[in-house]
Amino acid sequence: MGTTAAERLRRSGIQPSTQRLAVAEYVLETDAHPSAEQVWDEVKARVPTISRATVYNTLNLLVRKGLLRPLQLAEGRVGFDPNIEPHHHFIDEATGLVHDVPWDALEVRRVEALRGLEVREYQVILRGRRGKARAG
Amino acid sequence: MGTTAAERLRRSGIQPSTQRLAVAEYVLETDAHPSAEQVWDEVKARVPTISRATVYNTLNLLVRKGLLRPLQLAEGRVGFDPNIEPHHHFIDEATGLVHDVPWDALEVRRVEALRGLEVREYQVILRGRRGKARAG
DNA sequence: GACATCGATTAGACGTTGTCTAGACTTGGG
DNA sequence: CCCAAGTCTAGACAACGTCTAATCGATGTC
Repeated sequence: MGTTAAERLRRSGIQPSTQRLAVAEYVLETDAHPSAEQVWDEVKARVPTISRATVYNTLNLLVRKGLLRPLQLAEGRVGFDPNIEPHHHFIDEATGLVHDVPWDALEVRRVEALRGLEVREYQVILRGRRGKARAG
Repeated sequence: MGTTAAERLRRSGIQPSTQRLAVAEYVLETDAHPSAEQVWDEVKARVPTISRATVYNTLNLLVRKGLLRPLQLAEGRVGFDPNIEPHHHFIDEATGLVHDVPWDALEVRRVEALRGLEVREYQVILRGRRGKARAG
């Protein structure tokens, strides 16, 4: 509901080609923080002839245009996160899956007091296991 | 000052061979958070015939024995951190270098209040630039 | 000291992830 | 229809990391 992927691409100055649309429609909707190879696998189901280069190019383009954030904390490789807003990350050590943690769920104090460091952004990275209780 | 690398290895049940000693003496002393390849380069200066496999094996061994922590946040690849104690990390976006931030310099609140998440450990990752002021 | 055994090391093959390039294909404007 | 600009593909290439077979070395026994 709301904006289609095609519109979002156009609004960011990206030609919505078939291949780019397929990548965007998957990666901008998922909360799986997929790696580039995972994205490739997913998208190949819809556009079987798409090349690896195109997937990588499109992902990097989306990052450059601010529609996607690179995640350098996943277990194996780099992942991508369509959640542009500041938030934290929880890594489930049992599954390796990365979950978003809302910004307001935690409070970090004294960031401004760090001497000699101009902090542009920060986040908390948590590791552990999901319990049986409800979880976001 | 204090314990030699050989002693630390022996105490952890690691045979201090020439190669392992060379790796340990570099990686346990540096604060550069080097990648495995950087370690290889450094160590080759002292033990020119050392193989890549030995460097990787030794680093993984040191991690398994708790003498080293893997860092999955560096710009390019995984790095290694001889600082075993909990602490935070600041990534200088100008240089890509990773700097330690003492645990007590920041305060994170409400970690225990996260529903459905059993947090085993956490850290704050900050990105920005080092200012001209004094810095650790 | 000779020997057997077990662990450590080496060189190189291999797999994965990511980038780059040349050429082919699309698209839109005239 | 033609051209130019942009996009896509296949495959080569590079970096990083693991694995394996063979060699080397240290240790303990006789």
